[in-house]
Amino acid sequence: MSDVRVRFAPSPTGFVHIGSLRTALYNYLFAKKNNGTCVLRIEDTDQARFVEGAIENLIDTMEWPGISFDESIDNPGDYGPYKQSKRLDIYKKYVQQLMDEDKAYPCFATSEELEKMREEQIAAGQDPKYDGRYRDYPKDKAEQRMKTDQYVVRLKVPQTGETIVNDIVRGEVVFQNEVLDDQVILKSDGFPTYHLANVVDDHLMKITHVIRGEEWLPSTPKHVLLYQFFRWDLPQFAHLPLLLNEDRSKLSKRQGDVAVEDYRSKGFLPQALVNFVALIGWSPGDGTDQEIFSMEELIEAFSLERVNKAGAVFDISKLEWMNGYYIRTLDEGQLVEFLQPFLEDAGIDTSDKEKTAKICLAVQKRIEKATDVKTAAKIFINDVLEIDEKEALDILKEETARAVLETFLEKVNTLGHLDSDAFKPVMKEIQKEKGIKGPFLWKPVRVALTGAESGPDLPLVIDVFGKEKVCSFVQQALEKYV
RNA sequence: GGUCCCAUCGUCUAGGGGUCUAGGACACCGCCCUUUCACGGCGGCGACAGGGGUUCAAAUCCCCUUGGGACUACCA
Repeated sequence: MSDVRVRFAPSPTGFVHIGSLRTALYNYLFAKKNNGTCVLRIEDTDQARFVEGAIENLIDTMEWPGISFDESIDNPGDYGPYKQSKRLDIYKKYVQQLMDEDKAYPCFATSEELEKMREEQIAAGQDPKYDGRYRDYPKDKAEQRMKTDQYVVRLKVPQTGETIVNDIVRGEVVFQNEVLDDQVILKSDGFPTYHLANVVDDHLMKITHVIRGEEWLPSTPKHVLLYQFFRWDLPQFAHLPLLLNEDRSKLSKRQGDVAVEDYRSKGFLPQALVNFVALIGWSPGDGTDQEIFSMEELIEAFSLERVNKAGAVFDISKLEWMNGYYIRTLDEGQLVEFLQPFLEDAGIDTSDKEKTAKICLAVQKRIEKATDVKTAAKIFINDVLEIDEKEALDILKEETARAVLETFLEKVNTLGHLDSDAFKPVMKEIQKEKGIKGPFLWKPVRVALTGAESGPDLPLVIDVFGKEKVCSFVQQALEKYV
């Protein structure tokens, strides 16, 4: 084991954002690549946002694509607890230290008071900012009020000088201290804010690399200040580019699915999602054009230096292509296992294992996600032939269509059993006898059986249908549409 | 508004001074394979935001402009 330690530190607010998945993945890949340790820490310092069952869901959702943690609530290491709400005493101790050293101070302003202050600043054309009203409040007075009044603790940010953030992805980023707020580090309910908790925990948990979303970059100087106040070594920072909506705003719920759970329930394969998400904001370089990566290959190829700076649009159509690609690589057993629940959801009886497998094979090359079976497999549950598409109807209107279908019906009726092996010779015979071939021969049969001009490979369809249904449908086509 | 980040085909990206008439993938279009439908194969369309520098030479380095984004809570 090298001493690389990284952490994925989500707040359990209900569902796992696809951007969180990528952050977790990059942390995981970086840890594995460097023989390091990947820690899962739950950032639940906001009581107002507590969601029942969120932590369990989070762990389950991360396991699904194969992201595992070396240390977590379930699997504690030497640096627990791994849940911030269980570390309150730790934070208090460090807040006290900061106050003792005059690097933090209590602030008795109420939320209403601050809100009013902000409004006045805006009205006066100023930039809203905490005005430091309790920054130099007399210590003895403050200590008295702390016994009775509600207060928060604020960081005493230096009013001059600059704070430099060194970032693996972005290089050196300089912030003037004067623009930094006196950040609240301890809330009036006794819980720390993210800023304090993540610094204390990262230090105590010996985190060497902080890999997180770019939205944290603006608050990083406050974190750096905290490290300096505590006289702790800084971790390395790597701020990842954001995942974007189509309109290039931060990927949000409003514009489509953002939860990993959504993609799971829509029938995306975990390996496809991992592969796709890895390639948003990172590429292997080295002149390779490789786009398909297993988790092992990603680990091998990954490096933070090759993470992109610019935000990236989450392009679902490419994800769908990639998922379709992975579906096509599944063997029969894997395919059936994957598709079966979705077939059931679509109202298809899967009790006949053999038939279910045939349906799966028939649709395999035609779907990009498992929920596509709903339309792709529709033809297998219809008992009555219905044709809506004009293109399909036109095919049955071809001069030769009637002859094809009538002959087909005659020949099939003489057969004891119809399957794909018996089907092909029948078509061959019709071709020879009637001199009709190609699309003119096959398409009328396709339309008669499936009601559409495109669908699964016909022999595969016939394997699923069997003689009786085939004859019934051709009969119906002749009666209703030819 | 302020602070910070970013900028190559519609999208994801390769490119880190000359090998770029800018490569790949998705999407789209066409052709081929296929006695059907797909899959697949081949090809086409399509970008260095603009302007200044630096340099013999810039997509690549610097500056400005423009554009986009994030942050600006007792949320993370």
